[in-house]
Amino acid sequence: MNVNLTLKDVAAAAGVSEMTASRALRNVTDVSPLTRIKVKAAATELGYVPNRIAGSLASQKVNLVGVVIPSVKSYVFSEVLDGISASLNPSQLRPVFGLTDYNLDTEADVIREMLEWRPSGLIIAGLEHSEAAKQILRNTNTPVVEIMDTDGDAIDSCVGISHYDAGYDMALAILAKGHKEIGFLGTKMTLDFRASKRFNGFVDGLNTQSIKLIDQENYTSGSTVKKGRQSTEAMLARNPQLDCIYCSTDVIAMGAVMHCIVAGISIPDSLAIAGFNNLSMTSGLPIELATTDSLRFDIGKAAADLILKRNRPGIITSPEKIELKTLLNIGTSI
Amino acid sequence: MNVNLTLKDVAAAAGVSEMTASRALRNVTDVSPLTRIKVKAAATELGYVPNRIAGSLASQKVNLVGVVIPSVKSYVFSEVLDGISASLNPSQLRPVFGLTDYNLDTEADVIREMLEWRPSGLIIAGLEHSEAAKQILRNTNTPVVEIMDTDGDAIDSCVGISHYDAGYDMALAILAKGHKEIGFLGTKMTLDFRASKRFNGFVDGLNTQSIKLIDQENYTSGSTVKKGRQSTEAMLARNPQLDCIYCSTDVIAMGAVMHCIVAGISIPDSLAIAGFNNLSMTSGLPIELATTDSLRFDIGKAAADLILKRNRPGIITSPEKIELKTLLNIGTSI
DNA sequence: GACATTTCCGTTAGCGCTAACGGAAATATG
DNA sequence: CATATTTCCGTTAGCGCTAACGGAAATGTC
Repeated sequence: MNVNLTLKDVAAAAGVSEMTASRALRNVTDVSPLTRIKVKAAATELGYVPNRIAGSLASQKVNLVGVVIPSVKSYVFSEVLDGISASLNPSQLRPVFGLTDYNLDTEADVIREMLEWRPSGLIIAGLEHSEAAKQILRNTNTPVVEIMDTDGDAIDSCVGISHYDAGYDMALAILAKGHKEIGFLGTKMTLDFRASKRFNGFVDGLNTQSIKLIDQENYTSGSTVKKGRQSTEAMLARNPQLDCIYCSTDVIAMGAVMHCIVAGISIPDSLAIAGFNNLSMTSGLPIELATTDSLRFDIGKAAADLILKRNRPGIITSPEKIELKTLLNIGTSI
Repeated sequence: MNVNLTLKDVAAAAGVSEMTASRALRNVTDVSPLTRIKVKAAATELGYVPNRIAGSLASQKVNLVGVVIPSVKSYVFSEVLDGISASLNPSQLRPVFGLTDYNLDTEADVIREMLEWRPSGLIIAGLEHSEAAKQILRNTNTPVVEIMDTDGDAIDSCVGISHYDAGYDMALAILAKGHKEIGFLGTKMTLDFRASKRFNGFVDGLNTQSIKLIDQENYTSGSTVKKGRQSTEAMLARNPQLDCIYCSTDVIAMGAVMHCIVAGISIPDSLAIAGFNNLSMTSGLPIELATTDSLRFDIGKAAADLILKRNRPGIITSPEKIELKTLLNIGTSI
């Protein structure tokens, strides 16, 4: 019941050497079944908690995978984390999260701090980083997987979807439904590179039929339902002729739908609405929202799988770029 | 640009001893300004990344705070994490998250693994743990703060709200509005101890006016808007006379509101709806949802502050129990 | 029974860093 | 100028654990 127990104490209690105790507790070979039982009994009896700091230093192995994401509030990354957990759970590796708050300088700090722990891998959201961060990432021999996005150059490996294509394809789907007076609702692009790529794809998609955006609003703060509702109201006030709004995320689209419900605007007859991500929170809406599934779980899982592959002893793998194909769900809202 | 750089390389490049290099990089005293600059220049020139594993072992200090929560998908814990980050960011300590998936055995494993890293503190959601987990927690000398909930006995320190009171107070507020035919919608209690306490408080609150619950539904899976909508529909079909539904979380309440919108049921005249948590996602609804603010940010911040206080050198603090007072917002939905 | 092989355990050394101490040089003090 | 004080840096010794090696005892082989 003492607190600062070391392996030495366990070894002494079991009447073996430290090394044997170490082997017994780690389920490593070269220990007789009987001895192993004795050592484990002594360990639980004493309440021994191994010191991984020491163990990692000695073995030069750290069973952690750093995961660097912008935020846990966006309803987007939780499923990425789920995918990562699903892949890593059966292994020895454990994810450790770091938050950047959509700030590239913070991101560089987080990456630096994570690498100081010499993790077995690093998973980072996005392809855009500060020069300082890129420098660090290029110099490390930790496997790095950039996720979410494939529109750009990866430092090492990469798993994601093409956000440009997602925007482009949604534009075509909206055009196919005959909408022509189209608005866009999204964040300030400097903050969210992927939203910006979707926007560019969307504009290019509309351009295939020479359609131009009627209106566009870029709010600065985070995406909330309320913001979506307010912005929709404002945009419709400015441009009553609008017959479709493409929202950069389902959270905003949800707000747009809310406004329509309150204002008695019928969807999609009077106004079509489309979002992005395929968030579960929209599943309760009266209409089925047109959206693009961003395959967050799959991305997380594939990224973690890559880290696992890289860590298999004796196997040397080269950088991979995995682009998952997005699924566009037309729903009933456009 | 080499990869496996150690302090020795930096020291050699700067022409000083390892110890001086260590002091220079850590911004510790006993280094002349000139030497410090030389060492730092050498470090950046080489691209040196300190090895925290070794540093932590030598200094017997680990600048991590373990945070053990059930899930990041519930929309509840993201703000707790925000509060923790807000408190820890200015300090040297960094949060590390572990997920239990509402499973006490998983929780015990996560706690054990976290303690193996000898963190500066541990923040754990909830007061209910497996015997194994409690055993480990009682034997550690790492400061432990249990959060969210104050209805019960803490192992060490504790920051939270009374979920029993939250349920009780909401019952009184609902009764005050004249509702009498009341239903409850929530998770299987065995999974969510806090929801269970709210339920008990609610029932006791209703009992002050001898009102009994008409109906009650406990779904097994996680809380989603869709589930709330479906369950509300089902419950109203069973009991058309219902004039109020208390939902164990705003996510479910949101689904209840959705059903009312679709079915043309006016809130609160035909049906009153109340939730819990005060999630931002409800802010876009046509009505203002009656809910109890669960003070998630404040709880996270206060918990991290306690860890910081415990880690101030030379200061010995004793366990504290901090019960924050919940804020009930009547809104316009009851 | 002589040898090879396997099983099991201990000894040595070191992972990369920092606490603690000590000491030389520089500066202050009377 | 002698002494006390401060500034700055190096040396020594570990933190708690595990890789690598070696060797004794047990088992197998013909």
